[in-house]
Amino acid sequence: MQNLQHSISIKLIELVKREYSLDIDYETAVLEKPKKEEWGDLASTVALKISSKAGHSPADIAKKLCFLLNNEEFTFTFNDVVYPIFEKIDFAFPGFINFKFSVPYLLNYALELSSKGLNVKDQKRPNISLKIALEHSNVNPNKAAHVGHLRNACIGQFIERVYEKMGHDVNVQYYEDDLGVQVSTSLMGTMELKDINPSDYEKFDHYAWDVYAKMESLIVQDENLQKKREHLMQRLEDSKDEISVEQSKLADRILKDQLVTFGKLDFDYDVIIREKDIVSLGLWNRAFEKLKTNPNVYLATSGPSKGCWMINMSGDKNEDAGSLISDSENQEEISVQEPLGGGRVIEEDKVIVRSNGVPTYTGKDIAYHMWKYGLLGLDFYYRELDIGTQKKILWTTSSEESDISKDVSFSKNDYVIDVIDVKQTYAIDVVRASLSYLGYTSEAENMTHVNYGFVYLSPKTAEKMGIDTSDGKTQYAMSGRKGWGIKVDDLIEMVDSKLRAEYGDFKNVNDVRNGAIKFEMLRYNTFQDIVFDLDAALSLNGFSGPYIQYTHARTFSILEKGAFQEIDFYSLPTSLHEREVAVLAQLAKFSSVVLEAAYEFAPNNLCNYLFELAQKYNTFYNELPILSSPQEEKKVRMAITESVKAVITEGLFLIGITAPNRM
RNA sequence: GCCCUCGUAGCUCAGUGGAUAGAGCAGUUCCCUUCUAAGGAAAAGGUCGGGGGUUCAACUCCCUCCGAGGGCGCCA
Repeated sequence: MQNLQHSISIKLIELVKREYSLDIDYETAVLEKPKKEEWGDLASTVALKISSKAGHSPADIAKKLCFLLNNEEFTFTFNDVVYPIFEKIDFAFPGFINFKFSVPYLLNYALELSSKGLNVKDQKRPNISLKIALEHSNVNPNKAAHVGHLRNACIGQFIERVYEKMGHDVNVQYYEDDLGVQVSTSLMGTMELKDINPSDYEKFDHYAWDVYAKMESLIVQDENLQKKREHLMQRLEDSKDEISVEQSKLADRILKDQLVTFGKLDFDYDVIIREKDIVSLGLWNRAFEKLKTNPNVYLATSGPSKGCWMINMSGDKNEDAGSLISDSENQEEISVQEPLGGGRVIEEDKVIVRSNGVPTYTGKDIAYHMWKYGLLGLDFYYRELDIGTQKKILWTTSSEESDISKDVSFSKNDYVIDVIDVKQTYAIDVVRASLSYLGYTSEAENMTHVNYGFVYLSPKTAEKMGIDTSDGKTQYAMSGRKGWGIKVDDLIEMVDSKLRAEYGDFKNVNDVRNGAIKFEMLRYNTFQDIVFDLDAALSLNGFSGPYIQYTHARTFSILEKGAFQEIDFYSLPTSLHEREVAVLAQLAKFSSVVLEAAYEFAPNNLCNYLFELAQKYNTFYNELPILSSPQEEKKVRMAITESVKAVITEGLFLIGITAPNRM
């Protein structure tokens, strides 16, 4: 499919050059999908684009190019017989060139999809298998996952699966932020709040959810508690400190429960990266040594950030960026410099080390990213973490030398993808800027921030969660600190009970529930904020996962009743019913949709595609008999059914959803 | 103050310079003695926030105004 489109574009460039002596770029000749299927399967607007330069009307050019294209041999071979690829290539006013696939081509394509599966190659990096570090989920180990985290995980899993499909080696990293303010608050809460008890909760992470919100509300209004927390936070940095050991146990317990939740929804991870290990194994120090000597990193000697190590983010980049000054005896002199440009507004710059000497999250994130690319010359120790929640082997970083594993490493990646919400764009930019300051420009470029939009609650849903909605806002932000949000476990519970209420207790309820939840998370434009409404999320009809799953179950049921038979291409009817053609044409788009969704990090494109496919199949199904139709028609209809089943199964898999045979 | 995103049918959203702007939900009317009705069909629903501009062609690009949300923490 991709190769075909490519060769047509090349041919168009050639013809335009020959007929009109014009050199056009590839972009001008690239084919698009016509808006309406009756116009064709592919279209070119090249005539419209070149008409003024060529000095002819678009219609004349289109007519001429059509004539020439019709004289070209666009064919494929099946069982040693040559067939035309196109049924027709014609022009349409004001100057479109429309290509319509032939029946044999469409059927052959559909048959290949069901027999061989989807075949997509990464055309941007042909024949290269990249090692990709994909960071997603990253729930802080101090609370249960909520629907915001869920959107993150769903997008992450799509990227994992689609990039694996394109032939890359993706390792999924779950970053555990087990240092800093949030976990300190939670640790204090478990020690001080005697009225909240784990035994009152089904899951420990739910207990932690309440503890965190309660403790935060107390700290906000009490300076002594704030000081206490800061002291605690400093002690956590030393992994040998008994309080730090205690905190690690707490984080482990919460992490385990989070993984149980994600396990229910079939999310898999390769490694848990613990922030604490970044510090205790010296990764942070190694990174800081490099940063300190860089002209864009400085110790603030005045202003509100006095005593902090800052990184230049004001746009006024220092020219010496990239020169690595190592082992310099003058290190102190170089590093303790005045902010660049004298009167620059240093408030725009980013603190990477607090005045008390504790690095910020962003600081450690720089070290983490340098490690991802193998730029620190250091690696973690790893040990297996088997808690029975996933299919892949799960590793966790470790500081214990006894956990050294020679066989496994998640460092030295070629490419880095971070699924992190849009609000953290600035922090990610700091990491990227740091890499380029240090001279790692290609690493900075190979780092992609998939910045998905925030998940808000609709007023109705917010009210249900006990949030005060008297201010009449159109959306309400979830907040761990305030304890506002819909926990993933609770959402699962709600969808399960709705399914059971409507359809009884059936075998594949987990598949359908996951389909409903994941599809809901992925059906919107990734970069846009979504306003989550419980009633809409619980919908099992229309543009939803279960609708597509249901269509799949329907194909299974038909295939079960009538055996699939070889199609004799010689005896194919010259034209098929329009409902059959509509399904076949939709099937033919599969690989290009998948590729586009992958490059744009846009799983919603795939959601739309699968929904349309299911719609077209259902229309076909309702209008035409399959099992009771005459022999030759039956063969074609069974082949279509077989192919739809294969494409739905594979397409749903890419968005993390299973396709049960019965519903 | 500086920067970013959004505004399309009653609601939730597609539509990445091209042809008559499309779905789902809600509401109306039909279709199960026939392959899974979690389905299908039909009708209805629009000043693409307002105003300028660029272009053969603008929902799409640029400017401006109005409205909504977000970022610029020694939070992450």
